[in-house]
Amino acid sequence: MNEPIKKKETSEHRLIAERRLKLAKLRDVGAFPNDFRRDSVADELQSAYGAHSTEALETDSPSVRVAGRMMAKRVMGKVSFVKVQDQSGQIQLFVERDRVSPEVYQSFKSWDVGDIVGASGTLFKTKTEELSIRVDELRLLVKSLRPMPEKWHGISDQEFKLRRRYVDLMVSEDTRRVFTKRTEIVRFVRSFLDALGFAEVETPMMHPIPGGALAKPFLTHHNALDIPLFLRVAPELYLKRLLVGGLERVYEINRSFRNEGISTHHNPEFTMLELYQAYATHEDLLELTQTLIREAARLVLGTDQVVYQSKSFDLGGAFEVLTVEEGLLRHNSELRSGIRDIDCLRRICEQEGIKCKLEYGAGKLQIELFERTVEQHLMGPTFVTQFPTEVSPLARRNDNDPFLTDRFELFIAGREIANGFSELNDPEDQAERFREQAKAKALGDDEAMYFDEDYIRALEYGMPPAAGLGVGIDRLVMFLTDSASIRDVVLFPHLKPEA
RNA sequence: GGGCCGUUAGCUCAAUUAGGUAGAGCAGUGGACUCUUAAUCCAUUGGUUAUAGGUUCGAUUCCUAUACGGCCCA
Repeated sequence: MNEPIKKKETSEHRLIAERRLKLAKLRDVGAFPNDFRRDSVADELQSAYGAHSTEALETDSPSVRVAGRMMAKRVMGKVSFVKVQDQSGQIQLFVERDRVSPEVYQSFKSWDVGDIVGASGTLFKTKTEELSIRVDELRLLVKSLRPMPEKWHGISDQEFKLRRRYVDLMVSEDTRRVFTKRTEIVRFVRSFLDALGFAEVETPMMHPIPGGALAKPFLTHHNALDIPLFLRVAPELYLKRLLVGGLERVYEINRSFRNEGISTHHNPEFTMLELYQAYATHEDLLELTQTLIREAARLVLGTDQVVYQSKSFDLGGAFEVLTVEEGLLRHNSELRSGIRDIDCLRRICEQEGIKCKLEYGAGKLQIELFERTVEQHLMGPTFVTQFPTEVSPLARRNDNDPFLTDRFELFIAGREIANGFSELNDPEDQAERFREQAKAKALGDDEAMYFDEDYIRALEYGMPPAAGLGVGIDRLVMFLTDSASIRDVVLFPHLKPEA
């Protein structure tokens, strides 16, 4: 109680204090009641009765009970108009002093925008033909102590929206729409995969050995066992253990964690779909990915013509397919002399200002150069295929060309959305690849993988030939909701602590 | 990590080429009003101008540093 109060809090205190006083008076009669029951929500009333004529409603005069937050309050003297908002939408209350009783009306006049109320009455239409409730009973259910944002302009401060998402959701239809769509997209992905016979599973988020992606993990500690644990960077290695166990079609939609920077398309925790299908190849999953994304767009937007950040994208036709080396040649003509030649690659990389470590092989150099010179041009949906083995330690080698793996990534608007490949199920090749990774880690690459002995042991029991796919759900939602930043599609994105 | 921009009342924004005691709308408070739609009308409260320094007779304004956010680049 003796803590120093911040200046912001002090100046705000005046407005809150007024409301606290109002709340104190309410406490005598019960301040936070939970005995009001509603039988209707705003949106359903609007669609059921919005088109009824004034006369039809007059003979019918349906009686309804609603509850929600007061978003507008217009007192005209002995009659008032109130906009009540529930999760579905808004409906207007018409409050007459002599109908609800002068005592209730007097009290109502002291309520604030932002308070949560319950009302019952009969439906009718006002002079301006707006569907409204002629209120018989009006109750204050929750006293709000903090003032709402300005009603016309809303919140413009981006930081405020993110730090107080609950307020953003109250006042911003756009924000609500984005997260409603996110829910629809995730629901669609589940039903799409369920219909194909995939089983949704949950695998550990805390890993004794992090694996499944080239990324820096978060480290935590288990007290009772006194062991370090890593937050997972990907569920991949556990899902493939399930293939070994005989679960032939599995998927997981949940969080992974990467201890890297925060930007408009990186949040330290993010949602990924990963799925694995036995007796399938990367080509099967390329088809599946294309269908999944096209159908998601059709469901959520009602069209396969998507506009993202003022650019048009056609998801209706077959997506473009381009190999890594084709892409490199398209944007680096000097590579013709030696696209797998280390010296040639290194020279061009350095011209591009890429820092090349001594241990980088041709594959790693190719990908560095690809990221720098090609990715930004991949606007329309494009599958990039044939990734170097060096940067794909979990993917199956191409049968004709061991330099390459049977792998693809999907790029839309210059950003990676999905990543899939035929799975490496040769335990000896996998062990060798882990050894390469461990070597890189020893040389200081903190994104390199660990050697996971249990995973090798699992493969030694025999994993069926299979293909796997990962889809960045946040990035997919960004694309389908025309959101510029990942922060716009994550309810509570990570920010630096408040000053 | 580097560059640029922003931070003024609870919220949205002003503050005049070049420094002169910070204003408005909404919200709040008091009053009028029985069909409003950002209701209207009258009156009114509310500020350590992000933080810490510096220059100056005087700083929201100029300079430096810090914090948080945004955009671009790596």
